[in-house]
Amino acid sequence: MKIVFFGSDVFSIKALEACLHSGMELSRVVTTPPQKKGRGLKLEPSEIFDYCQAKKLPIAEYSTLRDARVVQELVALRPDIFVVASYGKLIPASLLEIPKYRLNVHPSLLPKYRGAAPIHWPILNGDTVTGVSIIDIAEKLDAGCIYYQERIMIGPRTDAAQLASELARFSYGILKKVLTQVTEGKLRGVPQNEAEATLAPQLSKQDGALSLTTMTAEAIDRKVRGLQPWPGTYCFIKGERIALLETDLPATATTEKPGALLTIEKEGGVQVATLDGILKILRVKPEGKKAMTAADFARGRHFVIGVTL
RNA sequence: CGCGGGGUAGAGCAGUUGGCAGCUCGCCAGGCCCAUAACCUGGAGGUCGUCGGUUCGAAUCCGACCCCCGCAA
Repeated sequence: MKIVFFGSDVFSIKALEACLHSGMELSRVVTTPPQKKGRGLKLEPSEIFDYCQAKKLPIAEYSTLRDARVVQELVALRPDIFVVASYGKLIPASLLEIPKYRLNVHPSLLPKYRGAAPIHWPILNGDTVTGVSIIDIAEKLDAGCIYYQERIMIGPRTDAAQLASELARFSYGILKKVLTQVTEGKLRGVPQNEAEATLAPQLSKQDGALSLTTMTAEAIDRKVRGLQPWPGTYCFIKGERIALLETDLPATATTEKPGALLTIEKEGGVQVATLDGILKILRVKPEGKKAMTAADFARGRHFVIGVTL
């Protein structure tokens, strides 16, 4: 069996490893070209590209898949299976007919959270369970039949970055199971229940806006955890744009008015009153500065207990 | 040449008519106290990113360079 793999970020790597360890032949890894990013907008290759270079795997960077030459190349490889994991672009319907199997690794319990940000939204919504689904690729985004699915718990303090790596690790074993089923000819899919489908739309910088005075502590905490490491969160404290990196929810209550600074702890945390309770802020990053503990930030700004932030 | 912020004690920050290098926290020692993360007293700890220039004198003004970070995805 021959696999063509599509992927472009760190999440893809575990799935790629599952393919490598499946005993099948990896005909090609398809990724996206280097993107301009970082300071000075330097070109940086995708994580998958670096990985393949190191492992000397056959890799191709296609800026588009809607190109006759690209299609010809892929057809010429005569792949049996497409494996797609966090590729970043839609695969045109014309390509979907090439292989016998099209496996998409999707980090959510489909039909929940179809779309671009399936890892973040469960945290933002306060879900306690998510999972990994292996589905067929249909023309409609993330709507193909489900071959296999497994659940994973979301810890109350888990942020999206941690969850992403947990799901990546988790997907390794799941994809391997499915590839084994393919080998044994036992792969069977069940259609998704369209009535239960929900969307996990792409996030933007604006989604990271926070307010200590008009949001509940839990809502703030969910955003802080759900938007790591990108797009991140921000609020304005005394006119300064501050990113909240890590927060916690103490079990204590307060009658202070929202925004009031309650305590600066020796361990580095800072407790603040919100709309409905106390939020403990652990780490922050002022604009243009590096990350620091909330207590360091408060001391550096000479905040005293009781001020409204 | 995409835009921007920054480098001063272990940490976070002040510090302009250039003129003895400061604040909060931490650290060390002692004190107070039934006790303490609280409070009091004392103390250690700095090539002010690097190199050069201007000057009687530079953290401060000028030039070059190094490093860190944000935006932008």
